[in-house]
Amino acid sequence: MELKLSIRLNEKLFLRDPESSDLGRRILKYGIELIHKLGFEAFTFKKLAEEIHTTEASIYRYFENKHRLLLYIVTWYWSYLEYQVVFNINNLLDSETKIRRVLDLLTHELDDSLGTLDFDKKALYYIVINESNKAYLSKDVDENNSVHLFKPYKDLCGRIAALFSEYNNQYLYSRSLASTLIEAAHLQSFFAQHLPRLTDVKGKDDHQTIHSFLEHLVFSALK
Amino acid sequence: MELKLSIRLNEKLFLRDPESSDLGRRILKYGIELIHKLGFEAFTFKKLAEEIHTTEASIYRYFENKHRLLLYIVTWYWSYLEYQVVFNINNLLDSETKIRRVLDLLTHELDDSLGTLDFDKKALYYIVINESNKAYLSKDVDENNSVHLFKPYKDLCGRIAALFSEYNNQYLYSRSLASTLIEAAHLQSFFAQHLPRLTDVKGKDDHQTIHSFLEHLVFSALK
DNA sequence: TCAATTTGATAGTAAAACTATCAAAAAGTA
DNA sequence: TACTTTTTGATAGTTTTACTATCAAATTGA
Repeated sequence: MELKLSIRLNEKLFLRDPESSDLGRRILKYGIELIHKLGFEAFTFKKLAEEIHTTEASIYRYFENKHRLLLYIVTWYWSYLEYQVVFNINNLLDSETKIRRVLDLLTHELDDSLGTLDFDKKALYYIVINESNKAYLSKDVDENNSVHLFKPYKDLCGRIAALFSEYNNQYLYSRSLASTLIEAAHLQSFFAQHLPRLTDVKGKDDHQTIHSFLEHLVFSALK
Repeated sequence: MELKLSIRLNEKLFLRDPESSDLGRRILKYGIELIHKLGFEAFTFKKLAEEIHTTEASIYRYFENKHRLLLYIVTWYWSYLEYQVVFNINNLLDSETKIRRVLDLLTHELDDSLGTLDFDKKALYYIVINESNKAYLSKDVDENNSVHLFKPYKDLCGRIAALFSEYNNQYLYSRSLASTLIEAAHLQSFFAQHLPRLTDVKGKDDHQTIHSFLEHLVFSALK
């Protein structure tokens, strides 16, 4: 079985749908690689244009600016992750098992067993860890929010929060716990790699410790 | 009793010590206000220069670039917060009480009862919440780290982690819990203000709910 | 009061972040 | 196939950002 998964994102994210053309898809694919390589601050449309043998102007036809491209990429990630959550907990009966499954998903890079992802998963995971906060920590968060650009993130968070409430419907902070969990999963990985004194995780690939830490945190809080 | 508190920061943070001159202090004071007002991305040295009736070139004599200025500001905050932690838990005997005291400090804007702060505390708190992540989420994190620019953050985190270990020396994730806690305190406040579906906190001034959430989280994990 | 340091004023450069125009190429349609 | 629309490439241009350099004036400091 070979599936090509396509996620339809909010049209406000782009000027022209990047999934609709070859150039658009190259912008996404090599945009991910180049942001990974240079970091978001040093990344420019001009450099990307050179990389994919097109022009700056052509890229601007797809995305208003590089911040929108970043938002597109992380939004795609959130949407895909929500899909993975739904798929992975489907048919599971026990709340605890479901939560553990979600923790697996949060602490590992994307699995594409469900379809073909034609871009670098490691690079995407790097972007989520290193740059995703910048997608909402900006002055235009309210404006972006008003046109629903963060809906996928909220949906993901809402779904995880719902699992917490299912596990313990007395717990008062399901949403806060869900968002804290998502962010902590990424941040602990970043700290392990760059600022090790801020964490007990032992290296960037120590998914196990992150998982154990978060698992203990969540189930302690919910019990 | 009137004290003027001065915190000596790593010299690599600046080209010329901003605490050593009137112009330097104005750069800090109005820099904080302007970053608060415009957001870090839209903030420039040119705009700051106009604001304080000096020139761009003069500001560049103090700070290599605006990123360094941001790093200076948040580093100052971390240092001051660590000082507040030490001061506030001094003479307390009970670990649990100490931890609660730290939670108070983390969820409220700075208290200057111990000295005079000649800048806008609310603006500084805004910067910490909205921009502080950008101080380390950058490509030069390793380079900055190698010259100890994040030491104050690590020290703060280490001190909080030590309290956790003191409370329960069997707990395996004191450092991770400490960094998660610091970040969550800020992020929950941001979400309450801008993306309310991501939190159970009810508004930007709902320090009480953030406190309760974190308190429950920490003591559940440590018990 | 002389010397050293700091600041202001001005000017300039390179790159980033766009926008505009028009012809060539490609795609869609009849 | 031929024609029409859409997309892309090539080029050029503007404004802003992020700096650096120079030199005289002002301030400070011994």
